[in-house]
Amino acid sequence: MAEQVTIGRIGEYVDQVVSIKGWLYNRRDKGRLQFLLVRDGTGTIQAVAFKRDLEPAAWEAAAQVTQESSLVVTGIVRADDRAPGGYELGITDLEIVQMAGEYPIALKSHGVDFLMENRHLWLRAPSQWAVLRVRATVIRAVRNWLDDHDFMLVDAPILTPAACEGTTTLFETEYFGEKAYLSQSGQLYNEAAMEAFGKVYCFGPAFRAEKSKTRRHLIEFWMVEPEMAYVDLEGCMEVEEQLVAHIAQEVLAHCRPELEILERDVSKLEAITAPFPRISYDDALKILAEAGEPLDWGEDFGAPHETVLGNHFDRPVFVHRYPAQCKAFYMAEDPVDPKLSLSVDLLAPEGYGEIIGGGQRAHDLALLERRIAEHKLPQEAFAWYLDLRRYGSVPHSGFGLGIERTVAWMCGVHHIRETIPFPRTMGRIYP
RNA sequence: UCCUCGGUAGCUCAAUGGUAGAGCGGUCGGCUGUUAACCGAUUGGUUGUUGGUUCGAGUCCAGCCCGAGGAGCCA
Repeated sequence: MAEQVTIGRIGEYVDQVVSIKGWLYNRRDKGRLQFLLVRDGTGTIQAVAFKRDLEPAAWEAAAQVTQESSLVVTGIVRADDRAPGGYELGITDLEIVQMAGEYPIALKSHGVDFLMENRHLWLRAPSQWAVLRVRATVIRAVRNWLDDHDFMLVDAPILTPAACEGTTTLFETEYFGEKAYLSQSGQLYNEAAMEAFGKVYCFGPAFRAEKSKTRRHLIEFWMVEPEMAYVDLEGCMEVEEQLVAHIAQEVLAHCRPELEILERDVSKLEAITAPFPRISYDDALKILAEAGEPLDWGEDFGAPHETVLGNHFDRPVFVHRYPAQCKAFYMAEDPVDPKLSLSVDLLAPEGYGEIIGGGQRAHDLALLERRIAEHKLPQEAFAWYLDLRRYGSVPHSGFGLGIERTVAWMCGVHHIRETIPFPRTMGRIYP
């Protein structure tokens, strides 16, 4: 075996004999000439076998190997315009590691149900490879940006004693004889961490047992939630736009091959630069009325409204100061108009809707107690949370950014179930 | 939970109430530059399920199961 290399770096090995350990993506049989498309996780390369150039055993392996068999292929790297990707491997030897049986996923279109039933194999498809590589890049960009801007990672618990927000349906489990719930947000714990460490974030899964059946909902999804002491609504928006712009730049910088596979219009990503437009809820109602999607004051946006607002601008748009009645109990009150909350959502263009929800939190003890009562939440469950307002309460803000929605937007994929390796959707927990 | 649509070969889909088919995949054969290669042959079925109407049901009716699209909720 020659030096083992990865396809992602194959351009560094032109005219050298190398080995690639991978899997057979596809084979085109031309008789005494075989084209093998080999992938190794970092990319795909065409390997070419001529019968007269090979030992009989190696030729036989090249002629027999089945789709998705694992193999080690050795040959000379050539630059060739006829090859997809510009490089090909002139095979000198081929060893089959495991001969795959008839592979379920043919190289043609399939239905969603079938692909989801075979998600463990579908991950190998070029489109899914590309989306999940973008996901990894998005997550890396988020963590690097926050780490580089003095945010401290403080993870929140998954098992919780009560609802964080009291709105969505929770997954119930049992905790040594007591009821417990899977976390729907790290938000409240973040606020405790914020008073200990200043600027913090948690990054983890969230669970919502809503029977949602739309392209922008998952039962289990990942969320990054920064929380910042002594930061007001305006400061919160500044952090959000810097973070989102950085994500787009990192995807553009590191995921060109992936975006090409996904046929993503990169000009849409290049447009994602700060500052983002800021409109109030009241401004948004005017835009909606003009666009023929009128909404009564006090109503929250539905999917069509978010789409109209997102498409009204060429970059993400902040909508701030929603009526207090359509936001969570912990949002701060607008001192100018107490009917409004100091909340802000970030809506993405192209119909991807709400990417971020957040805003300034209520830091006044009396207001928070009143809100908990208004929302008919159990006061005792929030005793520790109210303590945060008794001992050194400060104005503070935070937000939650949905990883899957962001990845779907970056990739231009229609449904967020493709942006997580093993999606949990309503009625599906296999594989 | 509500509305709409669907379930036929491993997959994607056809089939006036009257003999269940095609393409892809698989298998065999052919081809020295293929790009989801192509050409020929071949393999492949309890039509989601239960009951009903009918001389006869993949097709019509009812219930149930499963899935998809959307709504509400939100990241």
